[in-house]
Amino acid sequence: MKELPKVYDPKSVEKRVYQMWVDGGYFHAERDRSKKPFTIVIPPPNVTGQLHLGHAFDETLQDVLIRYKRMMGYSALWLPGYDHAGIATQIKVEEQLRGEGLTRFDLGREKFLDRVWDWKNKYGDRIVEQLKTLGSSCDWERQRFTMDEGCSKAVREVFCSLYEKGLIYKGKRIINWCPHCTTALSDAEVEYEEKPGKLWHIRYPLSDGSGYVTVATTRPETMLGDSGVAVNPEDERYTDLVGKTCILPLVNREIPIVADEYVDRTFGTGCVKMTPCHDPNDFEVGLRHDLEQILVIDGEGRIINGGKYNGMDRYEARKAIVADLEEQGYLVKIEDHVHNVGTCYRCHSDVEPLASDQWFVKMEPLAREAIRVVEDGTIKFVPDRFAKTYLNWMHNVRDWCISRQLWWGHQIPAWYCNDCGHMTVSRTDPTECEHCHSKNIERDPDVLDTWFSSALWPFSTLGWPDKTEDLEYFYPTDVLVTGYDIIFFWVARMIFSGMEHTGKAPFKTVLIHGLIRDPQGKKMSKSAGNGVDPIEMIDRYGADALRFNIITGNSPGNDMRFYTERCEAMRNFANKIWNASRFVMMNLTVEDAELPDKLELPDKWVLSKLNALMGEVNDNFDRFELGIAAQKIYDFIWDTFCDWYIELSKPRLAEGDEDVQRVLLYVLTDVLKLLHPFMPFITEEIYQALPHGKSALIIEDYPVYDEKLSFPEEEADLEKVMDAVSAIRSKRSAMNVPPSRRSKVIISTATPEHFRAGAPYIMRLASASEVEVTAESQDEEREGMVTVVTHSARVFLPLRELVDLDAERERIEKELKKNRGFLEGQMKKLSNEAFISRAPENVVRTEREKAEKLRSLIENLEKSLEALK
RNA sequence: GGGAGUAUAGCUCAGCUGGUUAGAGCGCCUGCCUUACAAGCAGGAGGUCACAGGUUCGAGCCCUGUUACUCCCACCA
Repeated sequence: MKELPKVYDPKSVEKRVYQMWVDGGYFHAERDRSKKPFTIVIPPPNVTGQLHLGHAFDETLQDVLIRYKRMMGYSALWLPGYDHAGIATQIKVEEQLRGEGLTRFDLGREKFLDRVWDWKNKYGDRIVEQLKTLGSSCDWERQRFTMDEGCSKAVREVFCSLYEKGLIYKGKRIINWCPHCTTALSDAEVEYEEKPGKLWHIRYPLSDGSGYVTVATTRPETMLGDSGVAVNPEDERYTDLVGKTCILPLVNREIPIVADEYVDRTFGTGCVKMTPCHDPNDFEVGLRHDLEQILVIDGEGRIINGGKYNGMDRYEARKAIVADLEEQGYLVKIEDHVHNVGTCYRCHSDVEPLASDQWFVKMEPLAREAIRVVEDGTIKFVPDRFAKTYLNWMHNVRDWCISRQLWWGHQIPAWYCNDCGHMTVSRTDPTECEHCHSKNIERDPDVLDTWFSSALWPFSTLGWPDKTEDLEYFYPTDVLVTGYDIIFFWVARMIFSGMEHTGKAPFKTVLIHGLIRDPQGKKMSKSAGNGVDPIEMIDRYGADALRFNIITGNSPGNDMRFYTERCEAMRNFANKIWNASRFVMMNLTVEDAELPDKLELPDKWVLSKLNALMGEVNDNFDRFELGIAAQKIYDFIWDTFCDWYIELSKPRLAEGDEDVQRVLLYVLTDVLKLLHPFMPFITEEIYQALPHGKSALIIEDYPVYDEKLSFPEEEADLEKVMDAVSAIRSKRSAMNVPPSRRSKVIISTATPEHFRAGAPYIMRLASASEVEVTAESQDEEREGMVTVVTHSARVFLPLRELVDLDAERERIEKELKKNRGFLEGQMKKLSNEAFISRAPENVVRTEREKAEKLRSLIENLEKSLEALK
């Protein structure tokens, strides 16, 4: 048995314990046919990333689940890995290059990619190391990367397969373009922000000189690309104009006026300028009316095809154009107008909608199955409200733009023939055009959206497209844990990908959690500087404290604010367990934790409480109520075990009772098991110091409910004694009697046997010098005594000289009044026919018992009052 | 425009399928170094569960409406 230090020091424990687990191979999940599999794949953190509290939240939930299932006898696999994070990583490396005065174009594609791989090899492990400090019990032998060989093979297979099925196509569409990242984005990657703007009203003169139309726009610079003006066909104001043409100011282009349903007559002037290349709606209208497509903003947000404005930044051009319009008399008025501006989710630059040739996944056929499996419950969202969010998105999903104008990522496996123009899409790199056999072919330079590979993560990491044993055993996975902010990015795409390529839903349950916010409720971000570094928290309070802080005090799916003070409270809890364990160990002379044959009242009480806890905790786990489970364990340890049972054990320990040692050790061991998934380090460390058990707590069996250890009667019996203790303490405290002043306690009760058995505990816990128990029948007037009353006893303390009699009477009268009120309510309820006949039997019974208790309490109070008169 | 969430003690939040006198942490007050723990122990103050109706024997919880805040989606130039 080891001597434990007085204060728990996580720093001296965590690294060592983690290494012990790794050395023991406990994180590794075998394909064991005698066990059921339980699989979680980690949401792969960005390779550029650093651990933040969001990760800590996500990983802690997963680790708790995995550790629980492992202890429940499953072959529990938590598969780790990270994501190549196309845009984020490329930007990082480009920034580094900029420091050297270089751009990626200076290096060229090959050399640039070498640099990124170097960077990845150098920094890629950082986040993995940080995950380990949290205690994450990932199977590191199975660690994967979205751009490793296997994942890349899966990506290639999926691309080709979807292409062959006609579910991937290339086409010219209006897409979201980030001029800073210089790439196309998917709809999901655009975040809308409300920004104050203007509505400029501009006159476009009619070609026949008969007047003009006035259009309203929030983006005057796009007029350079206008190729028409549209009005609503029902709008009488403009019926005459339809079919005419007008002259585009500054540009002097003649453009048609067309009628289209799309135009809202009530907004602005009812005339809309049409810029097919820079607005999705205009693009559609343009197609319907065969309007010219003129691209006027390039990939870096600069004007092209715009005459004198060429080369200007789009916002610079806006100023210049407005000034010119005003000078030339075309500007009618300017109104303030708040509108939603799309921004890039990576760099928050304003997104530019522009017409461009890109690759798309055709979503409608894929969405069908993805909708079905959630609607029919094959996949369950927890909390289930997120199923609605998901379904709503899936029902309205648009085709997914998957090509990115980046270099870092999975390059699109399409080759263009420079001779015949044919496109070859292939699983293996072709050397010639499949159509004309020309060797003069060139690969599409674009790469795929990072989320394209993440979408395959649950099966690509298990070996798909090969039929591996891992895939067969561990797939489909069980639970997917992630924040609600990436349901669209990731969860949705994994679901339709899993259905399409494996024919199976990739997971059974999606456990959604909220975001961690700062104490003011704001989102944590680097730019706001309000981020809390989880590593620093672990450093100061220990990983267990951080984990417990995160897992308790919030309900599933809701955001939570992060308070450092709560870490402190949880650190204190860890210390509490530590010291309780020290106490048990320093009193230990036996070496086994077998329960003795003969159990005393407090033993049955604590075992019964513990047993109930086990039942509840397992139920909570089944329902993913991890926070509730953790809170219950906390309460049991602090309140039931430490504040009561340990205190109750002291008189017996002093007498050298070995049975109580066994019960202490037994309860402590189970408590460590119960707590282990939540606080793995400290529980393992203590467990290792205990004089029994298996090699490691991490592979112990999780405790479950056992009918044989339920003692409801004994629970109630001991609680009578506890009530007396509390009542005496309260009274003494109210009279300012210091603990050092012990006093005789006389208990008058209908059930003297309970109190005789409880006498040693009352002695110790209620500062009694001596305890005398009398049967109620012998109850008599007791001069010079202070009376305390519980449901089951009247307690006399010879301390009357310390009490103010009038105040005492008043207090008892108040108490009486309150309890009579309660009893009255109770009787009303019980005399209600409807309640008796409709409420379930057990409810009626507990209500009756309650009334009985109140009645006896009132009776006792009345006697006390009488005695004071 | 559509959808969702939140509103409970001074602060932050629990309260699982409706069934005690609504809980915790922090903070506050009083008293204690009681031989595990002062990162502790004991005692205490503090809540018309946002508001208004309704269902029910019974509502913090279910239904309807109102108010306030938050988020997501769509997007009228």
